[in-house]
Amino acid sequence: MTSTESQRAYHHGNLRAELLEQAVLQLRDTSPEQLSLRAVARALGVSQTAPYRHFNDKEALLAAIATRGYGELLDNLRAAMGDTSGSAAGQLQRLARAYVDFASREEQLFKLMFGPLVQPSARYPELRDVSRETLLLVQAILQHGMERGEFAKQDTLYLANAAWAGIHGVATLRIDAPALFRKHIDLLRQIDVAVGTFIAGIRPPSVTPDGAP
Amino acid sequence: MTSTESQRAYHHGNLRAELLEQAVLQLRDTSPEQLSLRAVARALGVSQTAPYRHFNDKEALLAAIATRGYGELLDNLRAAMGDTSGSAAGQLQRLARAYVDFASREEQLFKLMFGPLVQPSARYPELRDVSRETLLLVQAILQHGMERGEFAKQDTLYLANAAWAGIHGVATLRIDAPALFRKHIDLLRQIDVAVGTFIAGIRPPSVTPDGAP
DNA sequence: TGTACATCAGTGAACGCGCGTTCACTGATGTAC
DNA sequence: TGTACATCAGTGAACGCGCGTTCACTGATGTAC
Repeated sequence: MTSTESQRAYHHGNLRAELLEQAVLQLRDTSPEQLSLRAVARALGVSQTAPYRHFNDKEALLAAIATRGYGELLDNLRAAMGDTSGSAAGQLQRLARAYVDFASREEQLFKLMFGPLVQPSARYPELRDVSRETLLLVQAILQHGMERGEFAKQDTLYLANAAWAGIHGVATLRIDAPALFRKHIDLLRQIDVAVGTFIAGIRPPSVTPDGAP
Repeated sequence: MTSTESQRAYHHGNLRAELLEQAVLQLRDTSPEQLSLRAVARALGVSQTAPYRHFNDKEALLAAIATRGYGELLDNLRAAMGDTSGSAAGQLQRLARAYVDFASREEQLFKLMFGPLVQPSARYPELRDVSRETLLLVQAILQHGMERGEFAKQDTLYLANAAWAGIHGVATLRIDAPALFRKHIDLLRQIDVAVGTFIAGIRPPSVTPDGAP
């Protein structure tokens, strides 16, 4: 009994899930700020107060959406990384592509996740946990690369932040400064340049040690 | 006849400038989305329709603010860079610090400048020009470094974008993911690591050429 | 220097809007016996 | 298998809110002669 159509019954049965789905859908052409509870309910053919059976308030709905968004993002990132047998550099490259790709596909959702509307806090522990994992993923790659001798050993946290910032920056600028960043730019190449430069910057001295003190 | 106090006269004389100033002030604790024309007018002790003598609509005011913001940012960046006699690496380092510093001091203004509310477009040519200069500044530094032999010669545009993305990423994450990015992080050190890694990644082979093809 | 008049830069009342949220309600469902 | 009743998940009317913007207006200023 899949419900492709909007329901007719008084008891809808699946409203919570459909509210989330519809909200994500509306985030395609609406910013998180102007996403309206009423509009979501309307689109589902349900009274405007029905959502309040499932969410305390608008913020709670937004938090649920953001949590879901992080889940999706993490799934994408993990799938892109593959298993740990490959090179760390390749993993980072693929993670970056998946990250930017997600941000491009779901601009507004991405903005919600990293925006001020719902801050991952004690109030939404699930959201906090899942958002933290993004950074951990990047850290893991770097750690992995250091253990393999692929990267020089350095402070993982600061390095992971730097890598993440580079990737996040590409994703954000593409959205927020399209006039400057989208014109004449091949996105994939841009990602590769950014990540490639980063990786080149943390290569160990390796076979050709230079004489620096 | 400086006007430290709000005016009393019917003809205010300086309203346009004061509207901008007050708006920027309100952006200290208000997001651009919820910045209200009425509130700005109220704070200036002026009727809520007075702003319409000076701006066509809210968007025009926001565009003017954003333009002003870019002007400030550029001033800061240029001042930080100093003259062109120093090393390009040092210039980039200082530019990054000034950039992140500006974003930290004026979070909401920064968001407005890079947000979707006012896109630098044909509609606001002045805004478009001044926003373009940010990228040009980064490009100039890289170009300078390449000419000095400090950096390996590469595609300046993609490289400048990568550098800019890294810097912009640090600035944005600090604002947007404070729980992950602000805790236990020394911001200055974080900037230095990010920029330092980038610079290390574009160093020319120099005195110790490796045998790569 | 004085006067007539155009223009500029304010005022204040009013409009319509969509929103989040509350409230008392009611129809449908599940459970105990 | 049937009935009584609690609970769950909806409804629809209504609230107050602040907003952007319009309108006809008016007081102040600048200019021509």
